[in-house]
Parts: sequence; structure tokens; C-alpha cells
Amino acid sequence: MPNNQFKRGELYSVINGMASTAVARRLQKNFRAAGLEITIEQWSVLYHLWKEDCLSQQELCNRTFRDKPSITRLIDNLEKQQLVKRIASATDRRINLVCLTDNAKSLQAQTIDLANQTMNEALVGVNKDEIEVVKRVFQQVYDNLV
Amino acid sequence: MPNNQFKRGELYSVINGMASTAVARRLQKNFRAAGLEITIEQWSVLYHLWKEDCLSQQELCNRTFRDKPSITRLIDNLEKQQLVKRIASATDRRINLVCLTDNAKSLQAQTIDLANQTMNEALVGVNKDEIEVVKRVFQQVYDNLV
DNA sequence: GGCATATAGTTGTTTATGCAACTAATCAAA
DNA sequence: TTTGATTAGTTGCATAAACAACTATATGCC
Repeated sequence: MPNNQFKRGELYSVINGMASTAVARRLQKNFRAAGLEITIEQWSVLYHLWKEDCLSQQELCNRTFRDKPSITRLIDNLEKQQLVKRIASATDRRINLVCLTDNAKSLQAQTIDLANQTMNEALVGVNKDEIEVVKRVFQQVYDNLV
Repeated sequence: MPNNQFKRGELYSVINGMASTAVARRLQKNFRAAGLEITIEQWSVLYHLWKEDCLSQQELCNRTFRDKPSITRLIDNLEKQQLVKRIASATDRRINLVCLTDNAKSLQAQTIDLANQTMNEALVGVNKDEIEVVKRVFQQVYDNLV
């Protein structure tokens, strides 16, 4: 089915180059406009810590879909900005627990508002059913490949 | 509508961190497995040149959704690998036309096969209608933000 | 206990991105 | 025709990603 294949090839360009980076860029811009000096990558780490604090770096890898070196360096930068602290696990000395500082806790409400606002800007003209389809397709694609 | 907003916030994580990078990673892996020493970013530039050769850098920015510095450096690297050449425009001396070398032309069929194969792996269990919804949503999101 | 293996995290290297500041060429308006 | 604004492209700097090689700790098997 060459016709179908061509359409799938087109979809690749769409997925890779367009909407996802446009959303990320807009969110970054909204952070900056609000005077927040964090990157969206740093925010994506904080986002998971707000849901559950003091995760290991490995657990952050799993939840943010990043590899270990990426998380190491994101945590390095977050530590420099005094938003998280590495705390050695008491039971397994290989593990660093990454814990939020008070500094980071105070950012939670504001940044989540900005993220919701960004998604509202992004999703004008998109209905709930379509969102559900996109979520299902992405989960399926992820499961197919990982 | 706080409930709706929360769902949109979740979608952001999905869009930004998951399926798109998983597809990109798989395509990169498939290139490498086939002995091709190009990155997916370089491929995305070549992809548009195969459709229409000798585009200006600005036109490549538009078509690949990248900014000018990104294209400058991608072209730098593609030129090092002798896959493209910068040719000064005869009519406007500000413009570089980016043209494929024979070297690059010979890659076209193979890499497009690999891209189609990658999308087939990625889209197992996803039907045509869902693909159309995803494409429409992404176009809408992009139009909303850019 | 001791060795092989697995797991958690770090470091080095290359490539890519975002933003701001810059040069050079073109265009347009007085 | 000269001056001011726009457009095309480059460079510097900080952050991030992919991959491979590495250290340190823990686990499991004999």
C-alpha cells in the first residue's frame, strides 16, 4: 500500500518538526514573559516532582522519557538554581533522591497556570474527542517503539 | 472548566516528551543500522531538497520549522559531509541557494524507505482516520501558535 | 566469602536548539 | 540618490540530547 506509506511519511515530518516544538516554544516564551528563568526541560522535571517529591534520578528518567545523562545534567542545572537537592538514599547508596527546595515549591501554581494557559492557546478549535484520539495515538506509537 | 484544563496539561507532557522523540530516535537508529551517517535533523533538510532542490536557507527555515541559526549550522554540517553546496544566488547576493550533491541524491530512495518502514513500525494499531485526526490537530495547534 | 552481573549515576564528545547581536545586501521613500 | 528599514545569513553563548565509556554500589550464585 504505497499510498498509505506516503501519508505515513508525511506524518513523520508533522510529528517531528512542527506542533510539538511550537507548543514548547510558546510555553518557554510564556515562562520568560512571566519572569521565570526556567527551561521547559527543567519544568518537565519539576512537574513530576510536584506530583511526587524525592524521586530517584532513574525514576525521573522513566517519567520524563529522558536518558540518564540528560537527567544528570538537568539536575545539575536545577541544583545550581537551588530548585532541587540531591539527597543520598539511606537504604541504597547508589541512589540519589531528587527533592524540591521551598524555592521550587513556590513555583508550582504559577507554572501550572502558565502551562494550562499555553495549552488553551494551542488547542483553540480542537475538541475533546480529537484530544482523546491524539492521546491514544501517541500512547500507541510510544508502546510500539519503546 | 478546571477538569478540561487538567487534561490539556497532561496532553502537553504527552506531546512534548514521548511519541515524537520515540519516533525520531527509532528513525535515527534505523539510519545507523543501515550504515547511514546522517542525523534525522540533517535528513529533514535533505527531505525537502529532494522534493525541490536549490532552496534558499530562509525557505528551508520555513519548510523545516527551524530558525535561521539552526539552518545555518545544519547546512554547515551537511556541507562538511559533502551532501549539499551553498551557491550564491545570481539575482540577490544576500541569498544562498542550498543544492544537493550527487552524493546526497543517491541517498534519497534508501532513506525514504527507512522513514516509511519506521512509520509502519510506529503506527501499528493506528488506523487511517486516527492519523487524519492527528494531522488535523497538529496543523491546528501550529496555526494557533505561529 | 568472593566473583559475576546488574543497576544508579557521571563524564566526554558531537550535534542541535533558542536567543541576541551582528554583517551585508536590498528596497523604499523623501 | 541618500537615508532608513527590511531581509538573508552568520556568530557567540547557554542549554539540552544521543551515545559510549566509565565508577560505585548492590545482588545473586557458587
